[in-house]
Amino acid sequence: MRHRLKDVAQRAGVSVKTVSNVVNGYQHVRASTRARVEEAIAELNYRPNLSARSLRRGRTGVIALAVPELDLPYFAELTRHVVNAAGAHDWTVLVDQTGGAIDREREVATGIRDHLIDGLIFSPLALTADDLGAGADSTPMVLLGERIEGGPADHVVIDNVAAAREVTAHLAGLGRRRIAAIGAQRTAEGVSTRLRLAGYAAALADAGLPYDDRLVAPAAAWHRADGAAAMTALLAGPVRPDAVFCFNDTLALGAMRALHEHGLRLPEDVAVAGFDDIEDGRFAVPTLTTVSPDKAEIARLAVALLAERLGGRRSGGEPSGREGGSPSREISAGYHLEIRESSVGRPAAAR
Amino acid sequence: MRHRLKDVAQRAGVSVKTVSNVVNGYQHVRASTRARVEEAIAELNYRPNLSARSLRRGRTGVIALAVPELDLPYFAELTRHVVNAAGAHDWTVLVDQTGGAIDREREVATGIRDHLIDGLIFSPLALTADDLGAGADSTPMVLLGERIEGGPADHVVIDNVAAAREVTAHLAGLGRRRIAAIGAQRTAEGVSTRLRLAGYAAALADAGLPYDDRLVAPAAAWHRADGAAAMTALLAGPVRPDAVFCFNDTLALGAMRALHEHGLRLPEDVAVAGFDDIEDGRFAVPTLTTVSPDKAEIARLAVALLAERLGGRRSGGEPSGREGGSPSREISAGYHLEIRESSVGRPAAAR
DNA sequence: AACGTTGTATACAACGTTGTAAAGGGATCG
DNA sequence: CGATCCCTTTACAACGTTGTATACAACGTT
Repeated sequence: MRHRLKDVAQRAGVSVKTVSNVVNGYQHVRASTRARVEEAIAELNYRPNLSARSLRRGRTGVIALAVPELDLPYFAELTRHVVNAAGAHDWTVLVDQTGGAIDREREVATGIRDHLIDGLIFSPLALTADDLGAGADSTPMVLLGERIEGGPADHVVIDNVAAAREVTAHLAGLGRRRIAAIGAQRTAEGVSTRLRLAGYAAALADAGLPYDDRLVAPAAAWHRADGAAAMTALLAGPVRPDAVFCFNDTLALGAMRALHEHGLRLPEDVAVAGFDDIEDGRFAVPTLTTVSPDKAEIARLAVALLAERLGGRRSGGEPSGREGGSPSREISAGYHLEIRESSVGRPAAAR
Repeated sequence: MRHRLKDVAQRAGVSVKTVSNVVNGYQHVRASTRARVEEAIAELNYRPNLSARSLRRGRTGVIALAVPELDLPYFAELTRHVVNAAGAHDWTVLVDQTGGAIDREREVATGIRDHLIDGLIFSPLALTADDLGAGADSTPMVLLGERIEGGPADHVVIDNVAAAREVTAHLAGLGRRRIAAIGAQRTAEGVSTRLRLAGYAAALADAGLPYDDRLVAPAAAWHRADGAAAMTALLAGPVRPDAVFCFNDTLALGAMRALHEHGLRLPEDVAVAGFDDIEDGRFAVPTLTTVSPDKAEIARLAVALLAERLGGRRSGGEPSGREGGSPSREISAGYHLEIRESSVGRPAAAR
C-alpha cells in the first residue's frame, strides 16, 4: 500500500504543500508542525514517488554503470567501488552488461531506459566516436578507459602503455628472453589492447629484445578459457616462451592452468604476469604477478566527474550535458606493480 | 536533447494522441499515418519518458536484484543469468549490493527507490520473517535460497541438505576418514550454513563416521581469505583432516592456497570440495570438485515467479503483491556434482 | 499604526504520457 | 437514407510531486 503526500497531509492535519516542505527541508516550518508531519510519515511509511518527483524535477538519483561482463572479476570489483563512491552522493547505481557487443553498446550510449538515469559511467569495448555522436542524448557520461578518442565524454584512464611496459620490463629484468603476450586481437579494435601491446613492444625494445609475431597470441575474449587456449597455442608454436604477459588476470589464470597441464613449472619454466589484480590471482597457485590499477580511485574519479557534470546536487537545473558543455577531460588514475610468485617464485624461507 | 510526443506530433503533422497510438500499437491507425509518425520518431530519436509513463501506468519495466556481494563470483554469475532471463520480459535489472548487512537488507525489503522498480529478486543473508512483515510495501518479491522461513515471499531454492550430503558422501566414498567442514558460523544465523552443515553431518552418519567439532571450522565471511584462515586453523588443530568440504567455492580456493603453502598435496594429502561451481574452480590447480547448482534455472525460475506475480505483462493493473496474494511458493532448482582433480586427482593418461 | 518576519494555506500549472469519452468526416453497405 | 466501421482529433483528467505566486494571520518591534 503506497501512500502519497496527500495521505500524510490528511493524517497530520496540514496541507500537501506543508508536507512537501517538511520532506524537502524547507526552513520555514514550525518545529511542532514538522514533528507532526514526520510522525505521520513514519506511521504510513511514506516514500516519495520517484517517478513523479523525477518528472517534476528532472532527476531520479539513479546513475547507470555499463560494463562488458559482470562476471569478469575486474568489473565486479570495479562495480563494488562505483557503488560505494556513488553512495556518498546518495545515488543508486543501476548496473548493466553490454557483453561488449557493438549494438548493445550503441544502445547504452544513446540512452538506456531514458529518463530513468541521471548519468552514465560506461566501460565500452567496441564503440567509436561516431557511435557516440549519433543519436546521443544529453545524459552526462563518463567513460572508463581510452576506448573512444576525441569523443565528447569525460574519461578516466590508466596509462596502459606505461603499465604494460613496466610489467614487461619486470619480466625482461628477470632475464627472460622470449617474452610472449596474450590478449592481442586480430582486428585491433580495442584501444586497451593496442596500448598494452604497444607498452609490451616498447619494453622489448628497451631491453634490446626483438618483437616476434610468433610470441604474440590473440584472444577472442578475455576469459580463462581464452587464456588457456592461447597459452596452449603458444606452447605448440615454433618458439617456446620463457615468460608471458597476459593482458588481464583471467587470461593469465587460464594460461597458468594450461602450463600446469603441460607439466611446466611456474615461474621456473615460464614466468607469468597479468593485469588487473583480481582477488583470484592473490590466492592462485602460484600467486599472480600483475598490474594493480587503483580501482577505488578509478571509481571515485568517475563518480566525481559525473557529479561535476550533474552540478553536484540532487536538485534540478538542466545538466550541461555532452553537447555544448565544458570540454571533455581525461584524468589518469594510479596503478602499481604487484610482484608475486608467478614471476619471482616462492620466498625460500616459507618452505 | 530529449524529445517529447508533442515534438514528434508536430514533425509528423498529427496529434499527440495519434503518436501515442502509434507508439502503443493501437490498431486503428492508417498505414500511411503510421509510417509518417515512425519516420518522425526515428529522425528525432524519440524515447518515451519512462518516469511519465510509469506515473501514468504504474509500471517502469525495471526489476531489482539484490545480492550480498557482486564480487563473490557466484553472485556475479547469477546476476548474468538473471539479466538474461529478465531480457525475455524486456525488463531492465537494477543490481544492488547489501553486503549481507541486516540494516541494508531491511532497507531493500521495505522498498528501495520506491516506485522505480516493479519487482525484486533478493538473496538475503541475515533477514528474518519479522523483517519482511514490518513496513514491507506491495512490490512483488522472490527470494533466492531458504533464508526466510514462513515469510510471505516466493522462494527459489536448491536442496542444500541433499547437495552437501552428496558431496560429503563422495569424499567418504573415496576412503576419507577425517572430513573437515569450513564455513559454519558461530551464531548459525544463515540458513544455508545450517543446511549445508546438516547435510555434511548426515553424510558422516551415513558413512559411520563420527561428527567431530574439531573438524568444523567457522568462517566470518565466505571469501578466499576466510577459507585460507580456516584451513590454516584446521591444520594447526589436534586432528589432521584428510578431506575438507567448504561451504562455497571461494572458501575452497582459499583453503587450497593454504594447503599449498603448508606443502600438502591435493588431493593426495587432503581432498577438497566446494559448493557453487564458479569459473575460477574450473581453471584452478587442481580443478575443484564442487556442487554445481543450475544457476540459469534458478534465474529463470525466479524471473518466472516474479512475472507471474506481476501478471506477466508490462501494462497496468494492481500487482497482487505480497499481502493478500496467492500463498508463497517454494520451487527447487537442480544441482549436480562436478567431480574434478581436487578430490579424485589428475587422470593418469593426461600426463 | 505600520512594518517586517515567520508560518501556513490556497491556487495554479508544470512535468510527459495515456485512458476515456465524444465528435466529426469519409467510405461502404443494406 | 441510416447504420456501421475506420480513422483522427479534441477535450479532459489522471498519475504524485513541486515551484511560483499570493493571501492571510500572528507576533514582535519601532
